[in-house]
Amino acid sequence: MIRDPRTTLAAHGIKPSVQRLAVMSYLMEHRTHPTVEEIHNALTAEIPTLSKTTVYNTLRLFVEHGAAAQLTIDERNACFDAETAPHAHFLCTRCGRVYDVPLLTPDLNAAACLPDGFAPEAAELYYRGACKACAPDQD
Amino acid sequence: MIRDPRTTLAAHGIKPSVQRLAVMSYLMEHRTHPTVEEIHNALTAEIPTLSKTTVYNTLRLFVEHGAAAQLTIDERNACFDAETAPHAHFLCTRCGRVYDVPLLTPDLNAAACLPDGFAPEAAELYYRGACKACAPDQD
DNA sequence: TTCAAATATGTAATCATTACAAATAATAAA
DNA sequence: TTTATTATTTGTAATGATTACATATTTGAA
Repeated sequence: MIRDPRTTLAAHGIKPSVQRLAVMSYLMEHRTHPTVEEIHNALTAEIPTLSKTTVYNTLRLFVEHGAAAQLTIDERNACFDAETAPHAHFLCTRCGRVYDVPLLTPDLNAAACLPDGFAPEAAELYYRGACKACAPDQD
Repeated sequence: MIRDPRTTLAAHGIKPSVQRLAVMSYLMEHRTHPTVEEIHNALTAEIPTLSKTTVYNTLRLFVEHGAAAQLTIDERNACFDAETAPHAHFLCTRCGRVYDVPLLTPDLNAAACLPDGFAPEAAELYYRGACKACAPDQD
């Protein structure tokens, strides 16, 4: 299991740079599925000149190389995940947080009856609702 | 099984209007998961004064009342589906079409291990890849 | 008819994302 | 080292979907 940002970039054929390492580090240390805005805000402390365009470009590069996944669960902003092993996501429509959810069957391609000739390259399972912190107490 | 737009609106507690009936009719007759733009373009033929804002408002109303589902599979535009029974979707990243895909197990809540206290209200399963028309021929 | 509420319209804002050109940094050759 | 070349980053300006909001129109009841 690869753990450090530099090795992760190398494993996906991405040349390192200060900015790329910072974005990958942030993604690996904050499993909160951050948006571009959140990543940019957080990293300007350590890289004051970091531009938002660079964050966009860097994340696009990561996604193209399979080093990160882009989630469309939040209709307003794209959010990003450095964990590329299969898992589902839960968006709390109250607080806006996105949670990881383990899949019972990791192969999502087996969950539906894909027509002949269709070649899926990625699959995402999204839930929306109230998280534990926001749900009305049931007990 | 409800088939006509007027009954569908009524079943979801939505008062009918010329515009609402037109949008619902369009959604029911065109299972292509159209965007706001596509719906508006198509309906201006029959309702020349139809404003795009009305299409937005109407679709929001439908979604809030459960009469339609909003898909976030396409990161650029929201698209809409009048079929609210459980099924998955496939976005062809080549041609942009969104296809319906039958689920093998209709209950998507059983596909993942949702943490205790989490209350899902909706679930979506999305595939991305090449559709049959766009996939490189395998034979 | 008249009035009040609901619905629709059009324009102007908002805001995430992308395009693009200039600046900077990294790399390799001399 | 210098120099030249390429890759990367930056900032600003466009783009385009969506929303806000004020006005107009329609609907339905009295």
